[in-house]
Amino acid sequence: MEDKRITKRLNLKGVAEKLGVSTATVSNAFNRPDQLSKNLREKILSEASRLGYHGPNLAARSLRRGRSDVIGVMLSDSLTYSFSDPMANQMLQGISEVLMEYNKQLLLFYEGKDNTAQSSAESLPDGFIFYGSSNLETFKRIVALGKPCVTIDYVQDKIPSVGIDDRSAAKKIAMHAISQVNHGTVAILGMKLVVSDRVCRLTQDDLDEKSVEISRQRLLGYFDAVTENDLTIPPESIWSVPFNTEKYAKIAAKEAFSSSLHPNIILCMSDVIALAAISTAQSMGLNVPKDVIIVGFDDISEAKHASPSLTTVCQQNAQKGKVAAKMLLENNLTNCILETKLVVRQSSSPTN
Amino acid sequence: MEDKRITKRLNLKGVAEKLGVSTATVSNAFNRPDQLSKNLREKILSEASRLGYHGPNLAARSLRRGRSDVIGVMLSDSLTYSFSDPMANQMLQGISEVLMEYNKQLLLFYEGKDNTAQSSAESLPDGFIFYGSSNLETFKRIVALGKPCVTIDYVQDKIPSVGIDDRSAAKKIAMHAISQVNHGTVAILGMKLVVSDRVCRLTQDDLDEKSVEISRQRLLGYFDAVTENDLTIPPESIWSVPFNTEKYAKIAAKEAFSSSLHPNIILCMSDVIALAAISTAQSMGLNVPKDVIIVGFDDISEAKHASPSLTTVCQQNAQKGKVAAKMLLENNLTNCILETKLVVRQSSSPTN
DNA sequence: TTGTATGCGTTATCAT
DNA sequence: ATGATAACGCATACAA
Repeated sequence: MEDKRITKRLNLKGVAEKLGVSTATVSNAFNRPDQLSKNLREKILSEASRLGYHGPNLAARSLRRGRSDVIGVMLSDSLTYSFSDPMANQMLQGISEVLMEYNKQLLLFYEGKDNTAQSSAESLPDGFIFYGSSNLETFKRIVALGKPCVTIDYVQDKIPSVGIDDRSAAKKIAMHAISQVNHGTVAILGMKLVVSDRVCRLTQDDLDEKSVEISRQRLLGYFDAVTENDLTIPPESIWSVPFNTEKYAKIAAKEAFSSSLHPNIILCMSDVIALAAISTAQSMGLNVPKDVIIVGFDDISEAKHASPSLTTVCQQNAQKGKVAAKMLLENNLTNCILETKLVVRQSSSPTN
Repeated sequence: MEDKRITKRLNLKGVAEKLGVSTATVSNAFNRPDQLSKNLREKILSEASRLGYHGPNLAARSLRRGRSDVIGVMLSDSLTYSFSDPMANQMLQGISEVLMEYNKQLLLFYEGKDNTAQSSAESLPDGFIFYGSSNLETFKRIVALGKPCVTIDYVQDKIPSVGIDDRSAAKKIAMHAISQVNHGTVAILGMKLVVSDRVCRLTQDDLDEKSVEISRQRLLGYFDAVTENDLTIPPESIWSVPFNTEKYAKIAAKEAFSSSLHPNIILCMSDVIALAAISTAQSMGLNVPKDVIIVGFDDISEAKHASPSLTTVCQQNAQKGKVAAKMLLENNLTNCILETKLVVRQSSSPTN
């Protein structure tokens, strides 16, 4: 019978008691301004705030309303990796811009060892945005919740998605690169082309694999350009970088430059990879772009500042997040393909 | 009397009914493995999952338990800005690494026009991490909730904080810069030194202002070094950049280089500012470091790749987030000052 | 080991 | 305009 909690946290009921009104009235003050006089409402709000009550408890409120005003974003890798990835950051910028506008909160989810641990939290958000290729099990589990979902850079049947035309963008930049030299010997530094945690070259079997992953689309785009120029790329000229980081990219780049292929065109599936390739080339005594042309994909901010500056494909990454969030919040669930732009800079201009 | 929801979402009770056990047993299967046989538990978990029930509803569970396993992170600016800031990202990397380990979820808060809109959500997290100088009202409101709080790069009485010794780090790099030239004429490109949304120079009054903001500490550190070298910096040689972005930094840098001061040492309070200053100097025909030495603060990844590479202060930013999160989750609330390191690169080495 | 009952804080319905 | 009350889904004390 003792009072366990000396100071029990103030709740809506407590506020109602202290102000001598009913709980319904306080609730209405917060949620339905039209249900009470303006005077009373303002008095309640200011008094409540003075008492230290700043709004209904989220857990209770969303339990009751079946809505939390929280949006979940599922990042396709660990949070730690995602925050280090410029692309993910730009995308999150776009999402958050819209969420701020709509007064929604952002709950971040991630792929982890134990993906059941967070499944409890999956019940909270009113909707989800998936960024990148998610774990299929997790993806299905969340979609099965029946809440609105949008994917970014990840295509799944019946789920609205936001992305770019990776194949044609890849073709575009490859065409440009090939046009810059007389005799092109092409190598590709791709991203996550095969399932492995290590840098590795592809084999013929890998090429035959069908997949809708964006990396595959980019690969097809490169092939389109190569074929159109009567060139070929054997699988040994294609590297798969497991993570979009400088470290892994350098390993791949070093292998490419040390190989007997002597490529003079390196098509990279990300700017991070391309920048690492430039730096690797330079440290091996190669001149970019005179000895080797290197192009990227994404147009991250470093691309412009690098030396030589990087030729790449500009994709409106923040816009992706913005569009996805808007689709979710305005319940306008449809597919959206954003435009890309070829940005020619020094790394592909040997004649200057 | 009609059935409004054709398919009511499955809940714990529903699972219990379908499996022919009590709700308590299902609950125990998820929360207290020791309360039932291993066999039964596994059967319940797998059956539940098969039925599409993947864990207790977060709202209901945290309402009941008074705990959500969600950690709130308050970013000192808009989310959009924070995600564009390399420092904030590194810090978030550190936080998320620990949260993943402890199976916690991350709910992001931000300073916005209407900071009451998210106050409802503030009731959910079990604890908060504040990054950077928060709005004092919001800060106090959250602290008043009585939940564990930790600040990063923000010092407030009685709240445990994680940071660096900004003053001595600033002094260290300033001493180095000054030692590199014969006759130093110093200009400072500071960050948020005064309350303004525009780039502006300081006045004597601004200098007299006391403040614990980290920018002020860095300023004091610069002064320490200047004084020790029998130099002076008039307030007109100090610029305040309102946001840590290239755009604003370039405006300030241009003013600094165009002024009659002709500074040959530029002390920048961030790498973003310093890199913008380098690029501005170069576009104005100045050679860095021969004509002017430029140093930064932070050691973001671009610092190493810039040309010339940037001399700066390396602060373990991810570590800050890691430490703060650990303090929160291990309930080990204390203060922590992390080490910094001077990183000398080309931008301050005119003799090479 | 399992089942029953209560309340967590809120909101919406309904009556006043 | 306001007040009483049931229900949201769950976890725990307690009884069996």
